[in-house]
Amino acid sequence: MSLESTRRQPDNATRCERCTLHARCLPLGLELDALESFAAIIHNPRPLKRGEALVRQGDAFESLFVVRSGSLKQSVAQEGQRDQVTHFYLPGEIVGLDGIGETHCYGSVVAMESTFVCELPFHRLEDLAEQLPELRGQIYRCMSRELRNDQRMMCLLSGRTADQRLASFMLGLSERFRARGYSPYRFHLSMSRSDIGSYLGLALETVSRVLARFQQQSLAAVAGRDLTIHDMEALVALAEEGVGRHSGG
Amino acid sequence: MSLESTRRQPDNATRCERCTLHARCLPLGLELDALESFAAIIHNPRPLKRGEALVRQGDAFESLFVVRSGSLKQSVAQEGQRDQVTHFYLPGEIVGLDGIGETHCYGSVVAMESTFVCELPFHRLEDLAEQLPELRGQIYRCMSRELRNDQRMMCLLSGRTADQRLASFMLGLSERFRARGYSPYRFHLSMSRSDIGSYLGLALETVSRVLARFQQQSLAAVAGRDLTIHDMEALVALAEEGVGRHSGG
DNA sequence: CACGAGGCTTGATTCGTATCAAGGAAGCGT
DNA sequence: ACGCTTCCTTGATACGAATCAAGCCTCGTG
Repeated sequence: MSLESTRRQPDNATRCERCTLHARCLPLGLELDALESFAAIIHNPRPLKRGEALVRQGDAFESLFVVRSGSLKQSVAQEGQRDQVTHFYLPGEIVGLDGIGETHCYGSVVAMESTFVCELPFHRLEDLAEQLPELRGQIYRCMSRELRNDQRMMCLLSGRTADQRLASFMLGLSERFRARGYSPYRFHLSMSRSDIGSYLGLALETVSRVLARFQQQSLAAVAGRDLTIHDMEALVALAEEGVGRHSGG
Repeated sequence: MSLESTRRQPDNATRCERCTLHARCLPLGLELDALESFAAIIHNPRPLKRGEALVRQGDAFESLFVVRSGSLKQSVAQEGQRDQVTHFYLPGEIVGLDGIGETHCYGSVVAMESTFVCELPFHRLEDLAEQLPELRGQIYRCMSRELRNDQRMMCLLSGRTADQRLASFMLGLSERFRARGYSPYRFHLSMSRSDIGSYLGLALETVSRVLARFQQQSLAAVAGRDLTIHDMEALVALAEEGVGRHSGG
């Protein structure tokens, strides 16, 4: 019941109509007054430092979060196994959809750089959704989009080579940056090789090797965590190409 | 506009309160009158023969389906690659959640044996959900549960051995059968080795070999598609066990 | 009952990627 | 600037699972 956890300020920070992510965020398509009701339930944007946890595995589930700036990773710790990275979140993306209807959070979510998030207490969101059909639709859409993404990921993890996984990964990021108004050809990877490997089901050494190979083949250039895509078409071809009998080639 | 596609009969077949799946189905927790409104939107249960398609990839998305009896598989066909099985559906489970908010279906869904499904036209379900907060909650819960399942699957596909994947797969089925009142120790696999392999990211030969190994080790017995689990604990241990450096030993 | 087709098993071989190992680069706190 | 730590790269080797191949079983059909 601290002031910290309950305050809500309808200042610039929480005025959605001013937010540059407006077009890609949850309240997409809401009328102006609906948008204001929506903004009113947002807890004050919260800053996170690199490495800081937004939610820890097992925490009580109470809120969804929208990334405002920066980036995060979700990872799950399983019995006797190393953490596995399951999602990377970029600005405008929603953290916590997999916790709805559960009392506790499934995985941990950690900031990979300095990050701001908007907090949406779920019970308030539900109340609001009762009055706003548009908002309900948006929530459904976000969840089913994530279901489809996860399915794509499952296809990627089963039966694609390391090269293809990396190519798909890079193209996926490229597309997400493009959609946010950034260059799809040059961007910064806020995650480590180890995170990428965990996410793609590869050893970090393999990630490193494949990136080096892409560089040799002039598909892309990597300098530390700065990535430049040189041959988008070749990457697409690589990502879609079949392998072996399994692919029906 | 045929009679076939529009008829709805409030007969026994669509009276949810009589359905044995009542306790595990979408309308869980609805009051009796709400349950009747729910039953009223169900299209007449539709029979499917083995191998028959319920939805084809690219079909217009219009409905969710609940499996009433039998079983189905979902698979997605990707450019120049063999179909990949992404889900198996047992009675009480919901087909089509990943199509919500999309105009077209993401994958194909095919019956693996004689199967009945209840059809829920999504726009009618949405209308009804507007009046029934409980139903809204159930839809959210189902979707987020599937999100968590998909994440578990992603963890399985990246970094577990063939033996562990099969063990997890068998345990998962076992649990689902148990929850439906069937024996968790003896059940029939309605899917082929090839389907299992596709689902788990393994070659069908590998599936066959691992099952044979389990039999040698007296973990389980397989006779064609009839499976008997002999040592549940050992399977659980196997499924949870870490492998190599990646697993954090 | 014979036939054919698809599903399943088993063996030999190949190949991709994990693992082990060691050194180098970059970031951080002091 | 220093050393510490974490991250990254690169090489050698091992191993798990895919692939290729052949034969068998099972079931539905004529």
